[in-house]
Amino acid sequence: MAAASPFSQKNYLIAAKPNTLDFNLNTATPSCTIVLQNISKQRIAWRLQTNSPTRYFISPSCGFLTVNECFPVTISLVSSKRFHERHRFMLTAAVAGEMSKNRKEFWAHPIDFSHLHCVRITPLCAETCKSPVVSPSSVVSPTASTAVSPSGTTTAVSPTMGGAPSSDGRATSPKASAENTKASAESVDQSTTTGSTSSRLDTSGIVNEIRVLVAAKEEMELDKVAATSRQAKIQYAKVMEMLHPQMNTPEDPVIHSPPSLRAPVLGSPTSIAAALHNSPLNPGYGQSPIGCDGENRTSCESPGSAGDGATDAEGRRRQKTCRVCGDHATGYNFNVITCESCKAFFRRNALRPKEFKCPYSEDCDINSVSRRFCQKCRLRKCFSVGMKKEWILNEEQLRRRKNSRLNNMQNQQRVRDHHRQDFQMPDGSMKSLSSPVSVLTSPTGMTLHSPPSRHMMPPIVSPPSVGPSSAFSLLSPTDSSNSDSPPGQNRGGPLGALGHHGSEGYDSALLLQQRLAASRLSQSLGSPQSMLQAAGLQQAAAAAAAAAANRGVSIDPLRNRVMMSIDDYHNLMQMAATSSAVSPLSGLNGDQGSPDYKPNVFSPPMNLSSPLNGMNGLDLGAAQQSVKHEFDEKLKSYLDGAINDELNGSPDLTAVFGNGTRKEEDITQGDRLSYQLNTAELRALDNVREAFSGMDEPLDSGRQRDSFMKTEKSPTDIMNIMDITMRRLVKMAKKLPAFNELSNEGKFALLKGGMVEMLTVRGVTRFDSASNSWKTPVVPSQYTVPVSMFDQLNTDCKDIQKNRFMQFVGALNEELRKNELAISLIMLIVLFSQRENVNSPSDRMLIDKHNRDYSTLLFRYLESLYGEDARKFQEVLPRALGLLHVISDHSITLFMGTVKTEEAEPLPREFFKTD
DNA sequence: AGTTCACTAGTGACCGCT
DNA sequence: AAGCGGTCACTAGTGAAC
Ligand SMILES: [Zn+2]
Ligand SMILES: [Zn+2]
Repeated sequence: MAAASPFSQKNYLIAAKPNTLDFNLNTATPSCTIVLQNISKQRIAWRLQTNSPTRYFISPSCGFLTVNECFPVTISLVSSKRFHERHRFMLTAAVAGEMSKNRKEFWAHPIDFSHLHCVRITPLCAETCKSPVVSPSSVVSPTASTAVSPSGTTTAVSPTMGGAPSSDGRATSPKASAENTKASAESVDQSTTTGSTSSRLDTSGIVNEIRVLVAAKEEMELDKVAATSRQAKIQYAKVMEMLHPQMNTPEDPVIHSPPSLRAPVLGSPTSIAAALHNSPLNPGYGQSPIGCDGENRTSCESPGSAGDGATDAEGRRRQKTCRVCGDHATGYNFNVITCESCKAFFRRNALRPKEFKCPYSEDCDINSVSRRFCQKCRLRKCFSVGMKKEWILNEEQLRRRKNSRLNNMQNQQRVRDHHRQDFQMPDGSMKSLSSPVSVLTSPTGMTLHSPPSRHMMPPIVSPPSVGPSSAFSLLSPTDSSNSDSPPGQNRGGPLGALGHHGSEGYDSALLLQQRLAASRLSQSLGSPQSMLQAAGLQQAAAAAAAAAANRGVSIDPLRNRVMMSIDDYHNLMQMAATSSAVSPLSGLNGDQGSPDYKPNVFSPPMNLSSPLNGMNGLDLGAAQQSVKHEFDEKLKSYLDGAINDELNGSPDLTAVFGNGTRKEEDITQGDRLSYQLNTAELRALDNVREAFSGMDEPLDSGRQRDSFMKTEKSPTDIMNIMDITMRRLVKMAKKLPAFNELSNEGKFALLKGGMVEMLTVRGVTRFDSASNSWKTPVVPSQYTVPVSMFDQLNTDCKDIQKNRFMQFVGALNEELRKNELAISLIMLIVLFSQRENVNSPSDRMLIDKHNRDYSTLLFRYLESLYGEDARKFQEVLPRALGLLHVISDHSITLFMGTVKTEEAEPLPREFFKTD
């Protein structure tokens, strides 16, 4: 009891023994008794409250105690099933004058906060918490929570319904206090009490923790809190929770609030914030969580368990604490060692567009308890310790993952089904056909063991689905045909029906589309599947088609490629048999594209699914030639891929749109039967997204922003507004590895030639047809540019240009217009278009190549979104791009004579003549 | 004014998948 | 094994109806 202690002894008022409620959950209505003692030198009033007033009877719930007086209080759980580890009890005491007689009244009136004393009492589960050893962050072991948590209902039990036989007729909720005022009649048990504060500090078994709370008025009226004031409920819960970390072990020392906590305005958020921020919530002993701020690592270890000799991984993992909140960590999540909750929190919130607001003072301390109180500071902490939002899977990756899982499930189910059928068939020969492996059996007699090249070996010897041996095990009696029903079954509670499974339907539809496409393809190309169908083995064919559709679901890009190559090979063989054969080696070394290649025309090179119907812009007479061309292309890229794999061991997917090697191969050799994007495609899309990431950044200042903010925008303002986008487009281009492959002259020519077209495309995405105006995220939404701005422009061409623009808007499907990524890809297709001033042959070659790459990527991306319908979008593109050319070609004079040259940014003046 | 109900949002433990 | 997202039980907040 050092004199230096900032805490006055007068604050210690009451003690409870024991400090835990050890409910025996084996009984129907568990009950506990604790003894309260006045350990102050004055008469005190006390009350005992819980955060779950509907589940406990507390008898009595409040009263007075004279100096040193002890008094037993019975706490009954209405039902053992109602126990929850998060139930909390708080014993509050305050100095009461000798005249205070009515305990209800006492707590109803304002109280001298500086004399308020709170003791937290923790419920334990008798079954699981015999030992005082507790987990770092919870007083109740996880098993206890599962053992006692009620299933399927959140309905609170009314005290009047509970019946509580053990409550001896006086049981009440804290609010409805009984009229028993005999507290002062109890005798004092000297043997269990200690009179001094210092001994209290030592006698950890008596007082779990003590804190002087500077609380809101609502907090003072905790009786009402439990049942009435919502706001106070929050405060109450927070106060309760704040105390939580101190309860880690029964040996917790007495902890009090620093004096600074007493000053703030009562009830203001800052008082809570101060408590959160400065309170000694982390006692710094045992395994109690402590933030590891200041350390330049992404993980930290608890001091207590560092040297316990546990050498296994489990032991090591146990040592981890969350870098964000100090709770027990499970491992690395998004680049940082965090707990599960921070992981989930980050995943849910890191990408949210809107910022949280800190209800306190923007400097909340984040620990395992306070982390819930302020999302903003928690998220900031997440970022500050190095969590990476980029590591959260994006849309495509998620879709892919989901599809993959569904496919796998369906695949396995199919395998089970077919094997079940095989068993019923007397004809054993069916077995091999019904196995997914049979897909790989070439109709040309090629067997599994004689693939066209070594390149094919791995996937063939390890097919994606289970082989016969493992498939048999699926027929065990425990195997249920319902075993792959969706995991989101109905739940017992009313909340259970409120699911969020809305997207699953889409996935199923996609799956169906994939299968349809696969079977269509098989028919049109005479694949093994179609032959099977022709043979009347529909089921086997269906399985084969499905398996084909499922290929590429693996995240493994190597397998992706290889699996498709097999089919390609089959298809190629088929094509070769019907059209005049081309030497398989003819395309080996040529990467320049076939002679038929037409730059700047959007035509996905791998238009496989319907080769005769899908040739946009080509007349039927060209179809035959086209098939041949396709054959060349496919064979070439297949062989290139195979050779590359042989040389490199595994595909270097980081090169996709990255260092300029192996782009098209990676993309086009992906899963052409499946609409799912492969890794290379996903990566390429990420690169695109990344390149465009700066386009929408808000504008802080500058002439451009001023122009945007004007209500009446002159042509000069319009030009200045365009300057923003132009500059950002240049930046965007410079982020593209593909762009950087070009010579400086090439770069310049592309930007010069494509700028207006890109601007126009961009303009379309920002164009709101309803209001006939442009809106942009770079400035607040109320600042728009009306389409009528055309009216101020050069009368010679403004109308025709306006019409062209509107035509262009109409030419693009609305769905497409709203798809940021698709628009970005279109802009890249536009950027990588041949321009007059590109003279270098290597530049021209690269431009063609990237144009094809991005065209393919766009198509694949649309396919992944819309399946077969992607064609619909694709079909509108040539016309749209044509319009774009025209718009660009006639735009040079659009601003002529309407702009004050000296006020206009120089960059737009490169593209629009002003005088 | 207080209570109940339906609904929504957020949290965190746990799980399966890759 | 690690690390990801999905799931679900649960808590808490809101607003309408009574
Ligand atoms: Zn955490
Ligand atoms: Zn905060």
